[in-house]
Amino acid sequence: MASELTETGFFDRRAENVARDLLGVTLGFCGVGGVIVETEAYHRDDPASHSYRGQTPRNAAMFGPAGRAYVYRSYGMHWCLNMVCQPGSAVLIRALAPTLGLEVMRARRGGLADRLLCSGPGRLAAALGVTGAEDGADIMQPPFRLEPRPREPDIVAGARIGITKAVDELLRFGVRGSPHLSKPFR
DNA sequence: CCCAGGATTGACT
DNA sequence: GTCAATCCTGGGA
Repeated sequence: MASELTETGFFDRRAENVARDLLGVTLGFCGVGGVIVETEAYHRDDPASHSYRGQTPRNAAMFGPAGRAYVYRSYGMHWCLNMVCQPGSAVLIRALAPTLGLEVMRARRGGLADRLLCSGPGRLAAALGVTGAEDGADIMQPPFRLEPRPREPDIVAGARIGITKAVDELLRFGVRGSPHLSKPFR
């Protein structure tokens, strides 16, 4: 790994590499969170990326410093959390294996099964309590917390989900065999 | 200014 | 499997 999780250098790299290196890392936010098991990379010159057509008010965080959060509203009702990498690129956090503050997250999600608690970008943000208020926030500082992974997990790559452009790129990454993936890899 | 469509989810057939 | 919910962005006129 290029540098420590608490240094900008970790994030100021190609999103694809950061997406792989985030698997197995524990993400905490206000006492809740879990182990990152699924990510997707979005690049500056990527037709599927929000940054593809340049900077706008919504995607401004993607063009700011690396190591910040880019949070956007999806389908008018869900929040999705990204970590900003090199300018105009970011990693979408798609799933966690919940480990921190389980009771709080369960209560927030009204009895949703633990396996589904953080399995999907919208579910994960809802369980953690991440909203647009966190857009642009420094994820290397509280209330965010990042804990290094104990070892490199067995990584699977696949096509990204829910997009209509650049569908062939294998920019979705997951921890092989995790029961918390938002969808299986094939 | 207008309006089609989206990096999703959950309910329902 | 299908489909509506919901809102706001941004491209095009």
